[in-house]
Amino acid sequence: MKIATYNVNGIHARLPVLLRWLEETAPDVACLQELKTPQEKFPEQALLDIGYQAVWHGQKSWNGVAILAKGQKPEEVGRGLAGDPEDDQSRYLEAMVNGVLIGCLYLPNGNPAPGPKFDYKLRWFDRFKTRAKELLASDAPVVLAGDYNVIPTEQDAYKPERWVEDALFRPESRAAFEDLKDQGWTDALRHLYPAETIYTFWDYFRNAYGRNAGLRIDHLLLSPKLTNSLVSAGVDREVRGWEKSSDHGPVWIELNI
DNA sequence: ATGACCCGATCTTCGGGA
Repeated sequence: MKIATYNVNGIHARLPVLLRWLEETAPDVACLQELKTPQEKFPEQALLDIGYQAVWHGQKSWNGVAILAKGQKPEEVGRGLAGDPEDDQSRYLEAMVNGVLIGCLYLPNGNPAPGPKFDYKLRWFDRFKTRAKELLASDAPVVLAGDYNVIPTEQDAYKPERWVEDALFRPESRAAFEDLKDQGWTDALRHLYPAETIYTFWDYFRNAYGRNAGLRIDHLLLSPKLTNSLVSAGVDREVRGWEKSSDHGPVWIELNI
């Protein structure tokens, strides 16, 4: 079972690239972030035409997450996180596919930091950790996939010294990610490739992709019972070089279940 | 040190992204 995550940075602008990537790599499940489209304008039919059914949580202009499955309808479990009734941003969606619970997340960026946006990021992270702990207590195998907007370690940035004041790399953000993993989650890519340079994002400026000036901020976390099922993982980094690409590349894992 | 590039808004310019 192949599960991927891809921050598309606008699903309408990205549709040709998204469809090509799905057809060429054929993931069984694809978690998408930054749809940037209202609920009613999600391009459901274009995905159906190539064999993908979807559940999604849209929002005008910003955010938005979706879970796609090949040849079947993802069974939605829930949307949004508990703990803040005033939070109306579309950043979290859960669905079951083939007995695996998939959590698709778009964690807040948090810049500028410090400030209210950084506070929101850390509060959101706390609410997410609460949900993650609940999921660990359930029976289902779980994959938490998405754009975490966290650079976990110095190994995960092209020039980490440039990011020390940034919300993606500040100690609070890294500590939150560590706390989450300490619940029992496995960072799939890092687990298979402990010493490799792995990036999932290259910004649009300064020819970052051409220079491989990237960050690793998109992650797939596995619940304990899935760790032994992990057989391979990677980043489809060539997609970042396609015409009209997102600034993120797709990240995927293959589970033997 | 700065600004560089994209997105979706409905504005020919802006906020947000990371």
